[in-house]
Amino acid sequence: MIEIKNMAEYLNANNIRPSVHRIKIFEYLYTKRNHPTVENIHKGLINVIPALSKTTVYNTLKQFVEKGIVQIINIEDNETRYDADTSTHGHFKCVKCGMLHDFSFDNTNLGIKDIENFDIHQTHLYIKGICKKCKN
Amino acid sequence: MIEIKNMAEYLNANNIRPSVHRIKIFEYLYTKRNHPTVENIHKGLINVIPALSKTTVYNTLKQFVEKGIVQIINIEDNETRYDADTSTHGHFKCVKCGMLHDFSFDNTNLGIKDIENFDIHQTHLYIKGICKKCKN
DNA sequence: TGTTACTTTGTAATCATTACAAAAATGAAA
DNA sequence: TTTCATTTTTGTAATGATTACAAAGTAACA
Ligand SMILES: [Mn+2]
Ligand SMILES: [Mn+2]
Ligand SMILES: [Zn+2]
Ligand SMILES: [Zn+2]
Repeated sequence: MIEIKNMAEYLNANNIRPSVHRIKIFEYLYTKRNHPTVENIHKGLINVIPALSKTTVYNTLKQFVEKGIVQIINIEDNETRYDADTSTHGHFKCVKCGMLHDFSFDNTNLGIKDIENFDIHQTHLYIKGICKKCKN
Repeated sequence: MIEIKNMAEYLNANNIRPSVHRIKIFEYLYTKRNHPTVENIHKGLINVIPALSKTTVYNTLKQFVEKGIVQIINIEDNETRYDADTSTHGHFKCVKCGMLHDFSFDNTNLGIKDIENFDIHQTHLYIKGICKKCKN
């Protein structure tokens, strides 16, 4: 994942005006790296920004996704999660503890058939199972 | 994908009592192979079963998923789709025409790191981009 | 300071899904 | 066939996530 020293500069560089709210929301995603839901982000920041509206979280995330600095994780149909790491990487969801783990994979050697000559924009690999801790 | 001659027998073999509704809903998934939403299935069957309730479609699909004869496709966060093909295969969504295409890939050679010793239950590979037709 | 554009908020609307209780259908005794 | 229990289906209400929208607040700048 990209290293970012200055959040405001990073937002600026991606054509997003760095308001306090936007900086805090991006900072939350970038530092926690826990693939939060809108609810998670809102609860996590309500102490820092007491008047924070959930609508602002929604609007801001939508903007981040449009500008390409955040990606959506759709591993479950009932929870939309967000990730400030937009590099191609996989997500493992433990069906016991619910934890979401990042993993890397070789997306140049997937041996894909049946969609030759299709333009690929994004690749999402999701795996469900039991994590190491929960196996004990 | 598995070949099924008799829908009722197939449901029975998977511990699902083959009511008319269940047969029709599974048949729809199996023959159309178009990864429908609940809405699609309901609209598609309302002619065949005029009194069909959307609740029945939801209940039936939930049962099918629990029994393992149908899988959920979560490629978009605003639409849950269903697939009677539970074999491991990928899904390509064209962002222009919206079509969803099946494709095969080599899931034995993904070069996965960082989740060694995790138990894998399901693997979902989703790709978004532009399909062959829409490139013209 | 005044004006304008942008951002945030709060509420209402929408949409998908679930809960639940009543009605209908099924199926096995009697 | 009739009876009775069980299962299935239905329809409506409730829930929860997301979006629409207009008002209020803030920032930029002449
Ligand atoms: Mn991630
Ligand atoms: Mn499929
Ligand atoms: Zn776990
Ligand atoms: Zn297309």
